[in-house]
Amino acid sequence: MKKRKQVEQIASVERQHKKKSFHDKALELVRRVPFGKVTTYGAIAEALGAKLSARMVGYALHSAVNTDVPAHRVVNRFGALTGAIHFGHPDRMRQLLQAEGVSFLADGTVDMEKHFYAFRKAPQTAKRRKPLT
DNA sequence: ATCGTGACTGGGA
DNA sequence: ATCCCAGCCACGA
Repeated sequence: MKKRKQVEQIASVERQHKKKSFHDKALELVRRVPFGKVTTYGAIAEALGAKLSARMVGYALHSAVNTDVPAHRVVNRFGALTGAIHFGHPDRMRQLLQAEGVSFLADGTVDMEKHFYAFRKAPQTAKRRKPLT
């Protein structure tokens, strides 16, 4: 559906006009994730006040490899290393985490119970979905 | 300039 | 339970 795309584009332009780069802010937050801890795309997006932009966070990190940003500490909400494919070798990301003492579960995901790092931003429990029906 | 899509996520059907 | 959709931002074609 094109309408959806158009709406997104318009929103994007407006955001850029009034705010600073979401991209840069996201990377800044990632830098705050402590050694041995991991966070999620959604957590970062939420901390930035745009919890629906989780996807964008990953995109931002894409251009952050080979920088001081610890991109390997960002996993998806389940603790899966979805960004591993961007680390050259499929196991690279996991190795980086293990080198920091991060433990994994049997299914290969990060043990979020132990290592999840939450940002100070208060969690918003308000619903964001449209009412519908 | 427009259009599609992505390292996501939660809610609806 | 599974599958689909909508919403955010940035960037390449």
